[in-house]
Amino acid sequence: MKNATPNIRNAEATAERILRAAQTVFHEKGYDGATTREIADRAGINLTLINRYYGSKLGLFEKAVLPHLNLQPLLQGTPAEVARRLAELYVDTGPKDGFDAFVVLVRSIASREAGPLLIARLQEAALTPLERILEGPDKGARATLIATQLAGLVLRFRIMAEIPLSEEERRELKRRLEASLHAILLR
Amino acid sequence: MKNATPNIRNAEATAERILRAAQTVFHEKGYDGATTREIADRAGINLTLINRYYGSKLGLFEKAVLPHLNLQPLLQGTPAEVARRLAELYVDTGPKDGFDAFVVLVRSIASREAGPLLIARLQEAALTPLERILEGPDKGARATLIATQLAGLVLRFRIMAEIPLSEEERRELKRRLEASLHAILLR
DNA sequence: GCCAAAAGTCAACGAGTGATTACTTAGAGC
DNA sequence: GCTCTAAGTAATCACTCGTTGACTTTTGGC
Repeated sequence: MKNATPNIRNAEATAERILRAAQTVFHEKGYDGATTREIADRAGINLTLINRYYGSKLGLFEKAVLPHLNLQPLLQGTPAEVARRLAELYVDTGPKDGFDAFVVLVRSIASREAGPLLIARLQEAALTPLERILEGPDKGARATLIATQLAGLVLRFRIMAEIPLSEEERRELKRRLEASLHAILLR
Repeated sequence: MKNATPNIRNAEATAERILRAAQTVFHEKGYDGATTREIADRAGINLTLINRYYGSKLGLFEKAVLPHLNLQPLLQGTPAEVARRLAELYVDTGPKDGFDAFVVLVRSIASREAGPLLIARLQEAALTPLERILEGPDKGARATLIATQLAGLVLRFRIMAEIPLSEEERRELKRRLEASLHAILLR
C-alpha cells in the first residue's frame, strides 16, 4: 500500500502538527515571544524539523498565520447581517479555540521581522475587502472606521479580556456597536 | 555652590537622559524589542547606569512609559471640544516627537513582563477617566466604544502609518469620526 | 533481504540578552 | 590639598535564541 496506514513517520502529518502548534503558540505569545523550541515541544516533534519543513521561523509564520488573516469570510450577506455578525463576534472573548489570526497580528505588530508582513497583508486582507463591499461615498474613510473599530475590539476583548465588563454592559455594547457598524455600512 | 553649574557628573541629568532615550526606544521597538544597550547608547551613558538608577529594564519602563499612558488631559472641555480634539489627534501620524505612550502600549502588549502592567494601567488611565466624563446611560459600553475606536486608530495611523490614505479620505474620516465620538459622548 | 532515500535525532554554534561585580575617576566638604 | 563618597566604566556571567551539519533510524521499491 502507499497512502494507507499512516505510519509513525509521516512528513505530511508532521508538517501539519507543526503548523497547528505554531498557531497556538503564536496566538499566545506573538511572533517574537514564541520560540521554536516551544512550538516543537507542543507539536511533539524535533526542533530541527521546523527548519526542514518551513525553512525558518518566519517561513512557518507565513504559512501558519498570514492566510488566516482575512476579513473576507465575515463580510458576506446584507449590511444588516454583516453588522450583526461582526458585533457578535468581536464583543466576546470568542470560542477561543486557540487561534485567532487578528490576535496574532496585534501581538506581533511590533516585531521587526513579522511586522512588515502583517502590515502588507492587512491592507489586502482587511481594508481592501471592506472597501469592496461598501457602496456610496467615502469608501476609504468608512472602511477605515470599521477596521479600526474592530481592531480596538480585538485588543479589548481578545487580549485585555481580563478587564471586567458586566453582562449588561456587554449586551448594550453589542447593540450600540451593531447599530454603528450598520450605519457606516449603509452610507 | 551646591545646585548650580551642572557638572559633567550629574546623577539627576543622567537619569533624565536615560529616561528620554528609553521613551524613544520603547516607542520605536516596544518593550521586548528595545534593548538596554541601545537605550544606553542613545542616552550616551554607560549600560550599567540603567540598572543603578532604575533597578531593571522593567523599572525603567514603569517610570518612562506608564505615567504618560493617560487619556485624562484629552478629556477636558465640552463634549464637542473633546470629540474634535480626539478626532484631530488620532487621525494623523502625529507630530511624532518621538514618544507616544499609546504606541508603546500597542507595541508592548504581547510582552510577558510589560503586558500585565499595561493592561492594569489602561483600566485606570483610559477606561475609568472616559466613564467619568460621560453622563447618561450605558457608561461602560460607551466608554468601551470610544476607547476601542481610539485604540484602533493608534494602530492604523501611528503604527501602520505607511498604508496610504488620500488627503480627501483623511478629511472625511476626521469629520465622520468627530461626529461619531460626539454622539457617543452625548448619550 | 538489500539499500537508497526520506524522516527524525543529537549536539553545538554564534549572536544577543539583562544583569552583576569589581574597578577607576571625579568632585564636594573640610 | 586631601579624602571619602558618589558617578561612571570595563569585563564578564549565565542564559536564551534561531539555526546548522553530521549522524541515526525507518520506510518502501526491487
